[in-house]
Amino acid sequence: MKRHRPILPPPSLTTATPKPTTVSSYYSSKKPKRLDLSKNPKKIHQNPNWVSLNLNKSELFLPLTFPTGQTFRWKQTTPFQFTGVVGSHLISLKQLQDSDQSNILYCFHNTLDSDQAAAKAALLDFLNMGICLSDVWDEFSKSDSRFAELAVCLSGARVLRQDPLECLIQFICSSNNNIKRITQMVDFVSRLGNHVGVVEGIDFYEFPSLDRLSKVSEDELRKAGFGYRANYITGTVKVLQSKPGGGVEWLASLRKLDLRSAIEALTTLPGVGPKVAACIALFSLDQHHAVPVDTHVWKIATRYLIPELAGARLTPKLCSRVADAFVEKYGKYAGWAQTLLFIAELPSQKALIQSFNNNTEEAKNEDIKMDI
DNA sequence: CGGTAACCTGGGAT
DNA sequence: AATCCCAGGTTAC
Repeated sequence: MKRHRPILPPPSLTTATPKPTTVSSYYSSKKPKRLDLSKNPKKIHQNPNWVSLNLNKSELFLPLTFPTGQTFRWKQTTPFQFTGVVGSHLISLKQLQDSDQSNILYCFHNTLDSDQAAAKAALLDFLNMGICLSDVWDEFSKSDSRFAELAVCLSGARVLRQDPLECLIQFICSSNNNIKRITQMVDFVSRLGNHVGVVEGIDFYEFPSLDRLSKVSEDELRKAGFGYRANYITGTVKVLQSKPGGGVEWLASLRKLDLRSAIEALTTLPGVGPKVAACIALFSLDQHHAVPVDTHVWKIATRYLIPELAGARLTPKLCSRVADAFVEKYGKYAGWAQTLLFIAELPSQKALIQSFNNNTEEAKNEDIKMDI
């Protein structure tokens, strides 16, 4: 009965190292190991060229954007700094706490001078800066006083615009799973991609191409601890590869569809049900009113939106009913509202909201004792 | 067609 | 210690 279960060993690189097939790999020269950090690690670590993004924290607050479950690829590299990879660019973002304006800085770790402009454009696209978060939230706050309250202490919780393939694979891993293990699984997949650098001792990788993913067997994934999701990954990769024009192009084409069609298309992939499809649609396909309904959102909905369903079990049908209720209340950016409300449900944030409320209460009424 | 049990895994509660 | 339950669900029956 005992099955040895190694804890996510490094991916076997016994298969031939992927040759640079894509045009985009600008360093597509001979050696696969492009950054020899053992030689001069300080060059990468010590002189980061930090540049301001000219945003304040109501547009983007890193701690409420990166570690809250929309991506599992970005790492907290110092208390107010997060690091990740956009395309082939290794990027750190840093939030200064004191200044109000211009308090977000970025730096590129591995980007050539000639690519700085393109990298910045890619970063802004990834951060979804085409949408003004404070405008969107002002609208929500007008129609929902509860949202308005939460928005005050949780400002800057932004929805990212991720690469669709990357998002898809991550959220297949997320199904019926916990954050810690999802992160380990995503790390395993990431290690299949090209290594792009080290920040604060953490290795970073480009997300592997579809072609690279197709070389991983279900068995390897199971041994790495994916459980039944191993089959979902290999199955989905296979289906994507069979698409005319290629899976990446097919995924990109979903950005142009309406939400219903996009969800319908996504759920043809193995391991992608309504919840995961909504996540992919919202976090990578410009479907701003996609509403992922999980147990947290279900609780929110039965408390504030459709109390008559309190106590019922969350079935797929009720799932879409909840999503509809969100769209009815919050409109075309309902998914962005869901994101904040979801974050507010996280145990880690509840404590903060609590203390925030206590503090403001105490400021008003010094003598009120809080007894639980 | 809608409801239910099974599914990998690990951590925490009972 | 053994078992149950849950974690941002999906699938097969």
